[in-house]
Amino acid sequence: MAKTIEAIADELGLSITTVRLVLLGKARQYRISAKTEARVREYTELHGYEINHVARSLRLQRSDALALIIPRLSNHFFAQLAELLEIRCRKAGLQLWISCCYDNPDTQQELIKQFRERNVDGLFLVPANANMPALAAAQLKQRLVLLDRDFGGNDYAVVVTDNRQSGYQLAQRLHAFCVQRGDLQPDFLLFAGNSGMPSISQRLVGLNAALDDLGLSASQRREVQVPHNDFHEGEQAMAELIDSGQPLPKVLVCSSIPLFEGAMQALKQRLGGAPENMVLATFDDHSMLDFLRNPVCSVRQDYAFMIEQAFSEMAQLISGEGQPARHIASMRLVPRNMD
DNA sequence: TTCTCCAGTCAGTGCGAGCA
DNA sequence: TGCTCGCACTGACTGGAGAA
Repeated sequence: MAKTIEAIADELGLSITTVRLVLLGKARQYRISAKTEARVREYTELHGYEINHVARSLRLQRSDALALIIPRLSNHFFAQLAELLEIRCRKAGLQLWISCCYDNPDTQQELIKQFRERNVDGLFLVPANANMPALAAAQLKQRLVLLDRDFGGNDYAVVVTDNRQSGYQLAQRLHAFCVQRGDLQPDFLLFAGNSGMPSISQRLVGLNAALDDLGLSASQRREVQVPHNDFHEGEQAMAELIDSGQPLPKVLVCSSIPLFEGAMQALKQRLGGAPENMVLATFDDHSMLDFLRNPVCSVRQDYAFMIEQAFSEMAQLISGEGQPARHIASMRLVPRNMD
């Protein structure tokens, strides 16, 4: 078992302070003799030393740990976000604890409480509903950065994507492609999961605004809403559509990658795959889309921007400098087989 | 017997003080 | 000046003492 500072000091006949200064690399700064420094180093190399983070955070009133609560890791977007944010935190010498709430407000509330009890310095949160930001801010002393979902208000630091604009651009791009290949009256089917979330509702607003501007009639647009953005709901929604005998659309747009994957699974099981001429589209991006033969257009979020802004906001909140700000990342369309 | 209060413990940190 | 030490403090928890 590694020694404590007290044990090292005891056995070397030095004070706790002297040992601590050497271990913190401040021997020169506090004029500890080279001989004493060498003794401490030799001793810890032989017997080991592990800092007690509980005691340290108790005294410093900070834990050098941050927390991130996302809906689920099986969603590629959130998994990617978590990974990059963890790397960014580690680069700054901070530890990031990651938890999933599965969009359950009760679970999210419990996780917020647990992270507060573990004395995290701040929380990155994808809120499960409109009440969560206020609740989390109260528990985490306002050290809160909201990600992906903006329920309004100017009290919190927020980093989101311009979902409305990207929805608009996506619909226009898809329509232009259909017209280009000679399909002048394409019909659209929108699969939307959890449209109560601002990110999803804004995507739908953007998509529908573009379809309005393009003059699509009611018969050219359908919308299927499911409670969540997950694989099974996408699979079930597409299976029901096929089983009901309704015609498949020329253009299928899904509000997230998991929903898209589920829809593709149902098409594969029932029809052997998506019809070759069906134009596919989804929000968020995944490299596996490269392997589809259909025309596919995804919407890639600017991860680098989101991570940097979120981290910078958190650093400001912790240091007590500046006011929380809202940052809006742009999105980029990624067309495949659409030349 | 039950309850409340208070001192001590844990392992660190920051800062002022003391000694040669 | 160079080097080292000691104290106060952090929050949750424990155990002993004394009161009801």
